[in-house]
Amino acid sequence: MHLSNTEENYLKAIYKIAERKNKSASTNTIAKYIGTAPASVTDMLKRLAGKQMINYERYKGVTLTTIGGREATQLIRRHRLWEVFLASRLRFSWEAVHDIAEELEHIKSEELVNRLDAYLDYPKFDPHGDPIPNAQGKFTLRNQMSLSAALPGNKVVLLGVREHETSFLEYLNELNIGLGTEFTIKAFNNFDKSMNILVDHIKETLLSEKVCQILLVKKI
Amino acid sequence: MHLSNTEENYLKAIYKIAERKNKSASTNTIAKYIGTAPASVTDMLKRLAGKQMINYERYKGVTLTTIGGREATQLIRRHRLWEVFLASRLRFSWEAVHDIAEELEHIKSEELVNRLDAYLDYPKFDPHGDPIPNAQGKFTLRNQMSLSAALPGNKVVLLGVREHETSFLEYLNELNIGLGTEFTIKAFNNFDKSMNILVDHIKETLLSEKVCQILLVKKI
DNA sequence: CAATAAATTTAGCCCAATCTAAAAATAACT
DNA sequence: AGTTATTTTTAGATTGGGCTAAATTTATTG
Repeated sequence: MHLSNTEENYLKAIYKIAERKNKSASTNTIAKYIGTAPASVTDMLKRLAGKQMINYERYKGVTLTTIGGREATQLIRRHRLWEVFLASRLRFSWEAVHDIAEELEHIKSEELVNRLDAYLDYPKFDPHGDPIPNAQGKFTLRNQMSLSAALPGNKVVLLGVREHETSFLEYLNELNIGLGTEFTIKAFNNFDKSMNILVDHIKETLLSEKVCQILLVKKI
Repeated sequence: MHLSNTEENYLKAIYKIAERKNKSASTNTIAKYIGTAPASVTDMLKRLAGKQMINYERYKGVTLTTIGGREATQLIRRHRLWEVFLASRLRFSWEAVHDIAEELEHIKSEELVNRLDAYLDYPKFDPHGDPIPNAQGKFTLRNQMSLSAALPGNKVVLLGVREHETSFLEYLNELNIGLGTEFTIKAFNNFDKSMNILVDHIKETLLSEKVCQILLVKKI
């Protein structure tokens, strides 16, 4: 089944919305995510339903069908593999890879993505710590938690970030925080839920509640 | 100036047509090259003229402007660099790289193409032996001639092919002919302009006039 | 050089993907 | 439960890129 770039982007959006909001994606949510008018979304949903990619019923929100879900997963696979290529081979920084990968992910060649995967040595995580589905669509799971769930005294290592916004990643760069960085939690401030942490056993830093929720860590 | 993928393809077509037929490209020639109806070409030419990419006058054929030529050259640069990546890094065969590079060439990022160029070690020729323009749009020239211009007794090495058709490249594969292959011309057959050649000092082969014209060689 | 052929453009239509404005269905509140 | 607010869909228009058929311009040739 041939899908246009736009159709692929809608499937990815529905996948990601359903992933966090769990289960069904509404017209308005999709419109906000994609950045189009709700009316445009309705049109597209009808088209995608016609292609058996989603289950659509007027006014009810949508879910991905089995094949729609597979398409979305493959798109995420392509996106994240290209991100690894850009970061590890072309030395792009983690805040630069997303936008370019948005274009690269639409290149239509099964062979290409599988050869790229082999060339990169079958990476399991992308430069933001997000898991890369394998050719069968299976994600690698691992133990991780939000930094906000850590307690004073804990030592943790950064595994991933839930936010890919350029300005946010640049902010982390300034704090010398990247994947693999180790933290020691010094104190938790109850009034605003911020945390005092020691970055790489050197620099003391204050992280807001919002930032703590975005950072994904593992105890060490 | 933003150009759509389609607009870029028209500029490349005009560039390539003008390159061989020298100077001006006609509506019909472009239509045949792109594979669309002449009426569609006329529409597009008006659009490209509006963007200052071509010099267009009704019924007169078109030429690229300075900026149009630069766009076309950059597109060729991107195409050929991706071909090198696909062949040298992902081990795609020379007949497979063209179609995938047709998609990759439209990824819009100056930074990407320049980093790719550096990563590949600034290659000067693509897997078919075509020259790759540098960031300034300059092509590397080299002494080469059509195999049909070689004379009996000459020893030559294959530098490039003028035809990228998959079936043609597969035909060369069967004959064990690739870039770098050495030939000795044994005989020239005047009645049909075919040639008897010795491939890699081992296998005697007959090449038709058409094939000889496509192969680009250098005396050794 | 007039008639015919070939190339090119115009006119009018279609589809994908978007929009705004208005209508209809669902949800929320007093 | 009835009214209001929100969400979603319909209706109608637009733009890019394409089509066919007809008209027009340029080229060819007897």
